[in-house]
Amino acid sequence: RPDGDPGTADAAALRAWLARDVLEVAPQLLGGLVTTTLPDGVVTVRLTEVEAYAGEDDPGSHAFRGRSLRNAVMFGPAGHLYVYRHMGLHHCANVVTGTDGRAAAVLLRAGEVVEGHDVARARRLRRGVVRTDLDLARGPARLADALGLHLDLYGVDLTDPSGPVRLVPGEAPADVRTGPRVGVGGEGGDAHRYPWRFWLPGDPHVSVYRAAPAPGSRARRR
DNA sequence: GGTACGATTGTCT
DNA sequence: GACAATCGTACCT
Repeated sequence: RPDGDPGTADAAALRAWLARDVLEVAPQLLGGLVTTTLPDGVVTVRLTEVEAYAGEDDPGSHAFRGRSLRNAVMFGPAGHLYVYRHMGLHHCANVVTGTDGRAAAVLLRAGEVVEGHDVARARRLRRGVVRTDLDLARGPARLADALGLHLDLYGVDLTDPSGPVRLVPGEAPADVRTGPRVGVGGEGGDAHRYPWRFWLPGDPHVSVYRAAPAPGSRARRR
């Protein structure tokens, strides 16, 4: 929460808070809340794991090869939602950070559902099997699914108090752990040059680490 | 117009 | 631990 603000931070303050360096913002988002208000219900997730993507200089970022239709929102002002489709089936959600013109964003990797368990469970059931509430938002595609984030919500303003998706930062987390980003290999195994995954140590609502598959490891089909 | 591949997940061994 | 599902995007000719 910006400077110990009691929780009624206005949109402008939140936007300014998010407009800082992505490596500063990302760990401070841990413990924060994301709430979606959609036709089928309201769900709130408390963030336990995120990753920073620094834009055009960052080989792991979707913005590395410049602006495109898909990543355009990342180049805009902070506080907007970047959603993309992955592997044909899944969605992943990011919070745009940094100054206008710089394509930085924070990938929301995992969280704990703290409101709207039934709604989140129903959404997950449409996709596959829900085992426990621990798993509802553990993993970026699961989190996006539980919150109902999809391409229709591309670019929405997370700082708008009356919008469908709202972000409310929490207290500065007491302890944050850092490590390489999941699934990001980088040229020549450079993944560890960018230890930009942040999570709350000991929290069960954190996804399991999976290294990026080695290049060419995927079986060829014909 | 063609193709390789992914900021993932679930299932099977 | 390994692999298929599944399709948009990026990059090539």
